[in-house]
Amino acid sequence: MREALLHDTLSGKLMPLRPRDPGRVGIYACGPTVYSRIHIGNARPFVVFSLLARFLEHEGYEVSLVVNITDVNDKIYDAARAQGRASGELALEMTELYLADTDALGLGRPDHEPLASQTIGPIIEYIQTLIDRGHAYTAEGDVYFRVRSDERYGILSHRQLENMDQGEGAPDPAHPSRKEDPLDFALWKGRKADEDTWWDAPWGEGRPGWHIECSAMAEQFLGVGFDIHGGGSDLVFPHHENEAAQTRAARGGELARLWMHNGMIQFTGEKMAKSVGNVASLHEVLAEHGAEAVVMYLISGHYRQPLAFSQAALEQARANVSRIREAGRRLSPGESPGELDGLRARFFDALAHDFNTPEALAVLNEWIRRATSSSTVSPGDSHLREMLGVLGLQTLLAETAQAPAEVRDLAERREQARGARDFAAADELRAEIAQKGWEIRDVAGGFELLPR
RNA sequence: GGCGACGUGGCGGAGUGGCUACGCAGCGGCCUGCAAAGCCGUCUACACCGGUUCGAUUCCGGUCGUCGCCUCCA
Repeated sequence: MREALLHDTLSGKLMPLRPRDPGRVGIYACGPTVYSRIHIGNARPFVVFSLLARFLEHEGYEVSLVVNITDVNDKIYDAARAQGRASGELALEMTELYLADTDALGLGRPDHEPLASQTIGPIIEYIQTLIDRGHAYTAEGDVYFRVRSDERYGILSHRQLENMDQGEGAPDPAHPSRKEDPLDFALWKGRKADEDTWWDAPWGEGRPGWHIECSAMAEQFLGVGFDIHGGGSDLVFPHHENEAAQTRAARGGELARLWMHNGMIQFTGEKMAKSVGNVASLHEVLAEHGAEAVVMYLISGHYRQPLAFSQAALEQARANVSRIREAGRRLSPGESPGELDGLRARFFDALAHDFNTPEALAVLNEWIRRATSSSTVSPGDSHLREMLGVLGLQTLLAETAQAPAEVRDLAERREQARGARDFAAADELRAEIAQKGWEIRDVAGGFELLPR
């Protein structure tokens, strides 16, 4: 079991992963708000934290990964209203599509995927505790968190209250704020006339604010002071800062021991996202390039760095994936040669060093080169299978499908033509085979048929 | 204005105080009827200006540029 070194946003340093309970790691990663189908950017944290969990499991930890689904939110009300639908119905549909879209990545599911709408009871208790302790107050049906009551507020995002642009825009005399302080944020929002999803609470009908749900859901599954809290870097402030503040105020302890944040996917070039609805949706990218290429694309850069989205980047990922698939065809099932043990170790060392997937991939490439050069025998594939498994790319080693009889028949006829040195006929048959979606390759003593 | 991150070869993208990252593309070669796939070789960079150092792409300072957050966006 390697000791993983992970970058922690709170301290700004690489920190050794020292689990609260030795041998067990709890991870909570913020999932999407389901008001539309998710885009490729939403897929990054899903992939990063799913694979991090796989890696830690590989190292022998017992991992519990929790990824929430925010299904109560202003954007959901807005989107539903625009479509003339009930917000609950839209949220349900988008939740199902989110599950389907991420299923298609082929990485399995997190251990728990709580819904905000199914956590209302614990959220209300949480808010009540904050009120009782003097950290929150009611105001005309809303409940706000008293930011200045948390003396550590700002430590995660490295901000000082004095320096904060209060973010409220110009005060509107017609709608005076109900907050005591512009810094305060909503724990509960009183029901508005055009909102069709709400719950009863001691302070009136309404629904939870954004941040409180995560504190409540994380605590339900992982308790206070769990190991890793993750999400996109755009969530550091205010979302995670607020979660941390709530938990300190209500529980007297830190929510998480270590905070990890992934960089943003940048939409540049021709796919420039002018408005929010115009970005590359995950299901479209998956349909065009396949799950392996999408996963490869997402791990081709370090998780903390920004990653540019482009057609060229996805195509390169496809090329990388097909190189690995080709290499797999030249291996045999079984133990890999012992002289490659060092490379196998370096692969996992790279992942243990702040989950450096690009470096791990470099080592994997070196493994392939060493395994498939020189030697005339076909080396065992156990190392590659193990490495790809942790990256969620084990399907690259799957058996290639058997070509249908009619294609095999064409291939046999081509063999005969070649034997008779009738190359014009052979080339025609190759074109015919290609038309049927298969590629024929001449190999020692025969041919090989591969799906194109 | 505040906080934070980043500028690496044609492209993508790691990393390090001195030793080939890696992949894609290109080029040369091997193999092949021709291909495809593969293998071998090759192109070898660290924005700019100072400083520290025997030595800096790597540390420090500055300049220029890019990006994220500071409005419930992963």
